[in-house]
Amino acid sequence: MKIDPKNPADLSAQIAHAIRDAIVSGELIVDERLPSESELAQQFQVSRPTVREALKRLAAQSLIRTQRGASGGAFVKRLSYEDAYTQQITTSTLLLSMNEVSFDTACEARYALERACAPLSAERRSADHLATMRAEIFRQSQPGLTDEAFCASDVAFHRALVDGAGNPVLSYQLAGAVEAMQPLMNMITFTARSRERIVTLHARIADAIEAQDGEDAGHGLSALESETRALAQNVFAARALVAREREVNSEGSPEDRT
Amino acid sequence: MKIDPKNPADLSAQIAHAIRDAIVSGELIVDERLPSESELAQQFQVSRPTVREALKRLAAQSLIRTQRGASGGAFVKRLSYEDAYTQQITTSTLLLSMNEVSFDTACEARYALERACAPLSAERRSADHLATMRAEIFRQSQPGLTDEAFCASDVAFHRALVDGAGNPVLSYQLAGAVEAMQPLMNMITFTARSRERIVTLHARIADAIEAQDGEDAGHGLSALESETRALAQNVFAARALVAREREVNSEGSPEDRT
DNA sequence: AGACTTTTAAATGTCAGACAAATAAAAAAT
DNA sequence: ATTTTTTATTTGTCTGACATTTAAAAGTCT
Repeated sequence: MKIDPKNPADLSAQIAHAIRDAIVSGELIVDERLPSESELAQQFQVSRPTVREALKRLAAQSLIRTQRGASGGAFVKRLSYEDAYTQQITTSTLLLSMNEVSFDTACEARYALERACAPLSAERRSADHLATMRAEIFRQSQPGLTDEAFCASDVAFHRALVDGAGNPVLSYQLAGAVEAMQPLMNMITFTARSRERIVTLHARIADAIEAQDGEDAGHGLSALESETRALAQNVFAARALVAREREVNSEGSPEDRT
Repeated sequence: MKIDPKNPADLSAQIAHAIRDAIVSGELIVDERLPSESELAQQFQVSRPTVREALKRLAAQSLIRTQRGASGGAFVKRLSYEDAYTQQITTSTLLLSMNEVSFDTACEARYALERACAPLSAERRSADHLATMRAEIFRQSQPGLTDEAFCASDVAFHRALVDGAGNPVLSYQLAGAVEAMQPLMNMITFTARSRERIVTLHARIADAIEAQDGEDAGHGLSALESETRALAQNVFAARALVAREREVNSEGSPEDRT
């Protein structure tokens, strides 16, 4: 892990890369202590601030944790499921918000993945997961709920469904897909009528999970996907219409800027 | 984005968090230039190295890119699919390697997700995807292939299957699940007989995809999952036996140490 | 005037040395 | 033997400086 060509640009990136490789290759194991910053600086023949920048890069990826004081230092960190969740969610959220991913594409991916969980969840769900799903359905049927709260409850419902599969790797993978959709979902205004339909489908899915009927749960998810996509299409179509009208109106009175 | 309590520890982390929030909330948009390091230092009332460490954290997450020279600086980066892939893969790989995730759990998650892609892939796969799958099957049937090369080809086959769904979000999500399994798969020694069975199943899956029969492709994947898990079980059982024998043998001659 | 070259300024990348703060181990005192 | 004090180590931060890159401004020549 002593690779360091004499290209004097991106030194900190190179050092971070070298250490990262040592970690992923197993050369450095969990909870092992890295050399101190001064030692690393000597080893790589760079200054301490440069080493520090490299370490910060690794800390940002939850690859190491640092501890102050005597016998402190940088330690290889065990990547917890929680850290992995949050990383996955931010990456997915940014990917969707920055790359003009269509609502349909994201929606399709999300429901395809969820359908993959349905049979497992139907088989293994605990009473706790079922209770959570029922509670969220109840919350969603309350009148006076804001659109945001409705979406948050929707996410909670689907997370319970996914967690019911009892496979942490699956939960981790799905966390990104489900949560990253929330900003997109928040753009939708839910009418009372559409909420009712969604709640009905949620109840159907919960029933299927309770009855351990994975196939029916899958069908419920498919129906929910269609419902969601149709709903989004209407909302976006209406919004595009409004935008076009505004454009036409502003044609004769160009007074607005940025 | 000017939150900065007077807790003088983790300043760089706090600043990184503040800027990150500004990005994910849309306050800073893609390709927008951040203030220069000196300006940020003034704004947050810290020194430039502290700001730099914060920026390195963000760069490690592919949230910003930096450019030297006049009119250079830090810019909000559009998170590309490629960057997202690599992040996803490293996170998944570390999660699996550091958390004693059982082979079965990882395998189950992977095939559940792949089955989710099968119907979409059957519907939309291009000739290119089919050709890749066939080519990898051919490579896998070549004698004299190392176990590592066999695994790599296996990954390529499954990636083609996933990419066939034509949904980049799905491909991104699956990349981690498929590639992160590779180190685990590399622990397996494939006998000629087991390779033959795997190739046969691959061919069956490719046939189903070509015939646009998503259901049959799903069944093929399920069969492949069973095959893989049985194979792994045998390998691990044999390995455990060897380890136990070695332990017994070393009981009378304790001469080995790390 | 227009095209090319040179200069300049702004920004990041790196370095050096220093001090503050936290923390655990060693030393000292009770 | 236990508690307290000291000490050494290590990270976190600051100040100031120089090197390097790069685009724009200034200057020069045709």
